[in-house]
Amino acid sequence: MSPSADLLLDWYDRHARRLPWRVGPAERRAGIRPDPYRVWLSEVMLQQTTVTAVKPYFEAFLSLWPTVADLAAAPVEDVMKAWAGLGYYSRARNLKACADAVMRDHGGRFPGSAAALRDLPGIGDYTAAAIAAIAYDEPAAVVDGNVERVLARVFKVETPLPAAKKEIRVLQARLTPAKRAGDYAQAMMDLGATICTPKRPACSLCPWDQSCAAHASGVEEAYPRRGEKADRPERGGAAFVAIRADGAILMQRRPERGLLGGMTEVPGTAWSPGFDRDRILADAPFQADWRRVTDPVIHVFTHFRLTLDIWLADLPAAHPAPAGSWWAAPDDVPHEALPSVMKKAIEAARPGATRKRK
DNA sequence: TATTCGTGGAG
DNA sequence: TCTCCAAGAAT
Repeated sequence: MSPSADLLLDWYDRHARRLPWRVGPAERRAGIRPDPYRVWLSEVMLQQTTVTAVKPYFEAFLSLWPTVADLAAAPVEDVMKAWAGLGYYSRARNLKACADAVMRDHGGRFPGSAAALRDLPGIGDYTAAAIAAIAYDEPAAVVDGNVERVLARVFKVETPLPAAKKEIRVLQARLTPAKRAGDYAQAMMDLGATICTPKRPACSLCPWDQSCAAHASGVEEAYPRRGEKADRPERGGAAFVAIRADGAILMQRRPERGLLGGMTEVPGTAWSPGFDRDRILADAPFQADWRRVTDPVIHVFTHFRLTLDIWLADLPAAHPAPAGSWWAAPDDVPHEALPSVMKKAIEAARPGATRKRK
């Protein structure tokens, strides 16, 4: 028996997750349409990011910038600050660029088709299809990690990812219903997130259990096939936390492109594979009584593991900031665009410095 | 097609 | 402690 969209939609009507950015199946039947701005904002935040992590950021962004016009009017620095901690920071820059483009090229309204959405910054194949399906009920083939996993299992796709993507897109296009395309897309994601999970899928609760080839053979977890993952190399570096007598901390901005692009950091060395822990004081931003914090900060990025030595110096209140850097006052530190690794570095030198207090 | 992009939680 | 990985996009 082949999987049917109707069976999945019936399941979704009963088990849809309630999410802050979602218009549920009952509301949709009542004619309520989601705001494309909210759909877009949530979809970009959800790229490679868990629902749990996204929720507070989604609420904060909506509170700061209720409409795409509000977001377009904001300085990109404010957007980076609000995004700090969520990761993949080019998303924040593209988010702002996309809002600008919507205002400038589309009269303040998001384009009404997946094809047109696809041309906007930060919107790829998946996000374009997801917005078109969810916001406009366009029967676009939505293929994300959930869909890949579900369909690879249902059809026992032997091609390993990511090569199997094309094949899976064809399957998804064939399955996507002409009506309720938005509910269908969200149903697939709920199925993948709550039933057809990577480990120990709850097949007994699955609406497609009778049509799943992997389940029939009891080999669900063997799909989707994947190529072998690259190992994570080690890199080392040093960060210099300069603290002025009034508690201010010296900061600078990272280059726009590349890792943590455009985010705030404390001065430091490059992060390199052959880092020499004991010959780095020449890289300090200025001469001072630098002393090394006992334990380095360990931080794991997607493609390498970083061991970061933390060096600390106390400076007189009058100490000038080197060109391109600034002193962040204690009350401002928690509001800087600090990525998590930098929060860890500062916390290692001065516990509590990055926590918001009143 | 293969890399480069974060982060934190689960098992 | 370690591995995996979560609604991918850009280059």
